[in-house]
Amino acid sequence: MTGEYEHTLDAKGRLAIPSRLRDELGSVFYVTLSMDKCLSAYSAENWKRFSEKVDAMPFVKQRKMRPLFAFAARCETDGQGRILLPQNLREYAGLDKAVTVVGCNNHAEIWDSERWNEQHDAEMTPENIAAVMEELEF
Amino acid sequence: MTGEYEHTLDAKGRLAIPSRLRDELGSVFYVTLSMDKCLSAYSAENWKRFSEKVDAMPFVKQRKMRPLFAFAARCETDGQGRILLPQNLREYAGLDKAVTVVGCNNHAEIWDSERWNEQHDAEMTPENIAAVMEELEF
DNA sequence: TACAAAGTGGGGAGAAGTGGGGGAAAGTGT
DNA sequence: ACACTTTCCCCCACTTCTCCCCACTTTGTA
Repeated sequence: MTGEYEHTLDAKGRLAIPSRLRDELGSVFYVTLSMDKCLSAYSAENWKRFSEKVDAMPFVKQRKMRPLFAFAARCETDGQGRILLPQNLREYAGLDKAVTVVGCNNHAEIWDSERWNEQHDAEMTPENIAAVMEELEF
Repeated sequence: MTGEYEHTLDAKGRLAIPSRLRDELGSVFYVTLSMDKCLSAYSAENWKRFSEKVDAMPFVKQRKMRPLFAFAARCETDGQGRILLPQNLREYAGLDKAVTVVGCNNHAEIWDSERWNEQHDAEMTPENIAAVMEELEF
């Protein structure tokens, strides 16, 4: 999944999923909280992979993962390709109206646009890009 | 991929892919940002290799790769062999009208022509070529 | 010179994004 | 158990943008 898409959250808390990401996310997917005060959306397949990974962890470690599951929402797109984001997730990520959806390879992130722009400016410095390329050895 | 091709970005943000590079890039490929304020285009095959590599990384490391994916666009050529470059990518690379596409072995780079000419002048010095050959041990 | 391929430009159909109404379902309190 | 409120989901309408198609110019080639 790739790209950066600015969308709006309507008065009912609905968010349109960018059409470019719909195929990869599927019609049913999972949204949970992530670091950086944003939300992450995983396709059903990747969510399964993730939960199985957690399942294989020792018990004490599993407990630490609890918030990820407690806050996760199973989202289904409506006829217009939108999902309804639960209020607790909206609050966590500080979403009100302007929202940016970001494709991040194996998942999508959902950001308050203002917060994303700050993050974006911090990450997009030439030095950082160079460091990333270096790390990749690509 | 080799060569240097000067093309124009039309009013709709479309860019014709040089015919010499089309075969190697394929009809669907990926464009993302690179250092030096230019864009890089990778064939679908190379992009897949790349994303699988990132997918296998530990979670925290994956996060660092985010900008590459956030700014990447899946491009499909139209009937005329053109792609539509998203606005955020155009902005990043400062593309307006005159654009130079450069073949770089395993990928192609997309530059604002003016910026490319400066880069070009800097890279084409005999000293620099000598330094490159040195590094190659060829 | 004729012809084919490559590059450039623009119009229009259809998809994507946004907003709102109404009815069903669930939750709440009396 | 019932009425009432709230939430959610399906449907329809409107605007904007993307993509497909056609046409023209230029370049290269036989």
